[in-house]
Amino acid sequence: MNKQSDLMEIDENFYQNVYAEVAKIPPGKVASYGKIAELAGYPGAYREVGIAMSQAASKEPLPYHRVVYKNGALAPDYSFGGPDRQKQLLLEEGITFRSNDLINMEKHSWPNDSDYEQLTLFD
DNA sequence: ACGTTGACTCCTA
DNA sequence: CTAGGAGCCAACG
Repeated sequence: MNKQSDLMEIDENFYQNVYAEVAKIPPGKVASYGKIAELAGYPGAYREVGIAMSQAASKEPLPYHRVVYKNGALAPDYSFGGPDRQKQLLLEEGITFRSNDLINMEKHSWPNDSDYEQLTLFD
């Protein structure tokens, strides 16, 4: 089927779903905490996503550096073992930043409208 | 079982 | 555009 298999059996764990969604973020793209929460089936639990990332940092090999604030800001300095570590990783993937260290979200946010393809054929 | 906590987000100044 | 404060929600003690 297509890509709307989210609404079923999300009853695994919140963290598992979050990790699964984070793993889907392609290189050179980023997703916000809120978007991940939404995709994981828990819209509104964006703060938990942040916690899930901090937990994952020490146990799961996920591209959690691709999860950023909705406004394009990066995670706090005390994470990633250094203030510029995350930025460096993203730069190497081709992510472009604006003047104040904010990611150009219009360009790199994921998923994008074209990623979804609409399957709303009510005609 | 209730209160605290936190890699968030939104709204207002 | 930056800064501060309230609101949110699941995990933990």
